[in-house]
Amino acid sequence: MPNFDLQIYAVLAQIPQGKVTTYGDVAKMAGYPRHARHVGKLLGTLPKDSRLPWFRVVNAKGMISLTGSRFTRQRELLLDDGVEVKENGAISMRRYRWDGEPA
DNA sequence: TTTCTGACAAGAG
DNA sequence: ACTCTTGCCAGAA
Repeated sequence: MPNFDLQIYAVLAQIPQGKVTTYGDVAKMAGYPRHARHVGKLLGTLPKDSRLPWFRVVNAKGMISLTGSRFTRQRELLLDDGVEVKENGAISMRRYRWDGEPA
């Protein structure tokens, strides 16, 4: 298991409930800037029953990057999390962006 | 080894 | 605000 994978998981686990962050930021906070795409690929491999808050990660535009049923799932989870998500998957980063501070 | 592919991002029109 | 292009980098083919 590559070290950066573990770092990414570590960062992921710290995202507070009700907040979101971006692929790029997760990569940066994990100590591997410019690896945003890898973060997404890694999240895609997470087991369905994973306890990690993968759904709190969206793209730099503040949009859910998934499609179809996956999109719906992430949106539901975020709504349950207390995050306002428009029908098109848009989120107000100004309000929900995680600054990196622990919960 | 070269090429292609992403749950991406930043910059230029 | 929006579309397009270029840069990115680890895996898979």
